[in-house]
Amino acid sequence: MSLRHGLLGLLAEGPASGYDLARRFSEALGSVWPAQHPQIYSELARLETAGLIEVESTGPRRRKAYRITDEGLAEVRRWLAEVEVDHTFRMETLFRAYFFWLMDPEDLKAHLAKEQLFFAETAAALRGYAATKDRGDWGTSTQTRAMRIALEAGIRINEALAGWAQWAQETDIMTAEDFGTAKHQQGAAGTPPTTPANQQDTEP
Amino acid sequence: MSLRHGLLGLLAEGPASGYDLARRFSEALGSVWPAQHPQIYSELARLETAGLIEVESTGPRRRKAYRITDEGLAEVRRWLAEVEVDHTFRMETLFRAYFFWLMDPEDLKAHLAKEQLFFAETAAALRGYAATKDRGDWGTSTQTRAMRIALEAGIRINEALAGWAQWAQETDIMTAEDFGTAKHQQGAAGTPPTTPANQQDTEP
DNA sequence: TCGCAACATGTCTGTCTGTACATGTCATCG
DNA sequence: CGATGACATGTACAGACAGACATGTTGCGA
Repeated sequence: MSLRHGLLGLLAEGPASGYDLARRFSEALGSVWPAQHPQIYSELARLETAGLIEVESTGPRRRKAYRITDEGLAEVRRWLAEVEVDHTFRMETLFRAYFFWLMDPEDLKAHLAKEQLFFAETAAALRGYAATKDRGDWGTSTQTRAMRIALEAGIRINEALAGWAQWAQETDIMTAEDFGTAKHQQGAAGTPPTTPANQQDTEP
Repeated sequence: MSLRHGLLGLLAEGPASGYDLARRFSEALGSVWPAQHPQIYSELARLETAGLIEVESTGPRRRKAYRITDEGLAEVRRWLAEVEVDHTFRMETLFRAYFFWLMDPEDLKAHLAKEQLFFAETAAALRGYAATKDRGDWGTSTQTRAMRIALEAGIRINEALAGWAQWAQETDIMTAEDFGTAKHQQGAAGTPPTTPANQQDTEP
């Protein structure tokens, strides 16, 4: 339940409304932890009943700004300091790579080129953004500096993936004659498949 | 719904039971797309009613092996060739970085060192595994080669993150005197906060 | 003053996902 | 022959999450 702590972390910077928080998720945070407004509003309601946040003020257009409570602040800190990081992640780009052998070599090449472009562009955009931070355009607050660190990770990951997509296009692993042409050989009943790959070909 | 296509992709290699598939997810695939066995069994049932897979055989211990149908194979291929890649991903390590400013500098340093070690070790393990593939220990089937490509991405991402964690420890961004000491300043009503960071400090 | 865009908050529904619980089979070893 | 462990499949439930729907407000420009 990272969303909970993410909201607390954002509120630790100062009071904000659900709308504000949703915007921040759709901007920066959403790229590493997607969250839509329905989820945010309902989580805020739960956080309020739990006493970790409280309504600070109500503005125009029935805007409700929340403030983090001392218990809430303690809870984010506890999360950051004590809770083990969950290193599992979900990345479709990588997941698909396991099935590249099913693709037509032409399509695969085009696919990889497109991926490379995407990651390179994303990296460039983040690098540009980091430069504005380094120039001090956003001040030197402690939050800005933390965000700069997060940004650096984003840059490096995107660069790594761009490099990978390029490497994959250039390597001869996938250019071998039979690549992509594979039929799924399901020996007729009684004809054992030549390679029981699905039994042995696993990895740690 | 990537799980659906992942299962089809695995079954394209040859018939397998839910148990086999669950094992493969817990081994390789699970690191980029986690899935537990209840989800796999129920998805298999749905795939069967959809006619994308069919029961190939029933073995001992009521083992049920599934085989992909022609429609199923067409569906994976369609997914690979036509469906846009969803580039959003979820990574707690990175998500937490946005909130580093709330951490005690000592704790943060220790945290980053731990993260660096984790990523370096993971990268090393994957590199070792890739080497066995390159040596040909797993044959040179088209699937093995695709897996090698996926592996390379894993290596590069983990190396990138190890490098990032090291950089973050060394950079002076976070060593400045006030880091981690920040109180959340919630100006008393009427006292506007000096920095309305939460309103402006957003990013693309 | 009309309409539009941005602000702002919510509900509802369905699916996805993870945890816990439950059941039964087969082989092996002591 | 009994225990154990790996094999194998499922159900039940709760919480996370996405997409669609619904509603009202405010400011501004035509």
